[in-house]
Amino acid sequence: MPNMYCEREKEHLQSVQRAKEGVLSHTDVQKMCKIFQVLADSTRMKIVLALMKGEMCVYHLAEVCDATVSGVSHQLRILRDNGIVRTRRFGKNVEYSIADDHVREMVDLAVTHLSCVGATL
Amino acid sequence: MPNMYCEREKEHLQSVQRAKEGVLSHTDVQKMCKIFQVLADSTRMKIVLALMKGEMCVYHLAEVCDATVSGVSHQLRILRDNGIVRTRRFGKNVEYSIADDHVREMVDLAVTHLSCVGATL
DNA sequence: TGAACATTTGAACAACTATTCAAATATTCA
DNA sequence: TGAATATTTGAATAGTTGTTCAAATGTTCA
Repeated sequence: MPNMYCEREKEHLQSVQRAKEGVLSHTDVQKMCKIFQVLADSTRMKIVLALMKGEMCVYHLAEVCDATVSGVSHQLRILRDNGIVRTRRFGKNVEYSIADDHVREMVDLAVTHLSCVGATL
Repeated sequence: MPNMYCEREKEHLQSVQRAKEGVLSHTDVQKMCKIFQVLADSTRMKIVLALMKGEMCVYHLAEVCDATVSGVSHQLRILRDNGIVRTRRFGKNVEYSIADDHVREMVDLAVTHLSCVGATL
């Protein structure tokens, strides 16, 4: 059902064709979204920002993020399940750290974006 | 209420201090999250991926994204309100395009991330 | 102006998600 | 082993959000 009335049909068809050629499968798109979804919560973002400064246990993360230990633990599981953070037992504590450098880059880009357009948003 | 029993208290305190020094305000963190939130939906991601190939109207976007025109329009409003896409009237049509290069970079990074670790997630 | 096309909007519903509290599981050490 | 510390888990709830359908708004052109 092509839109026969769209005035820019010809110009669009090129874009449409390129878009359809390079199109990712629906599941691939969902996997991409997952990365953003995981970073789309402020508690999780605070956790990631904190861990970018160094390894920490749940208790200290809760302190930095101004959240409950339980809440932080729940969010850490999501970060862990999605390969964003890594865990390491050290005695009674569990040490959390950033697992993936792409995440650092994305967060840094978001900070840049914020300082560029943040004032106007 | 410092955790007096955490065995790595001293090491953590450095991380905690750095984290607290560079800490963003809660509203700034929320603004950062907003960017990720906007890209965290598969319909919106498909729209952005399509527009990265060229300008298009709502109808063609709906075709490429395999969604309804109304649904795409709703999501375009969110992208527009968050400075991700730009609009331009052209006769009866409204042409949408990517407004912000940071978004391109972030999406590209996510694609890279997907091809690196996507298989294992 | 009115008919046809193109896009947006609003309301309603269903699905998802973050948070909280209480309870369970690990780990260490006396 | 049992007490103390540290973290995780499950269930419940409240808030958010994407989709759908119908109706409204814009735009062009005869």
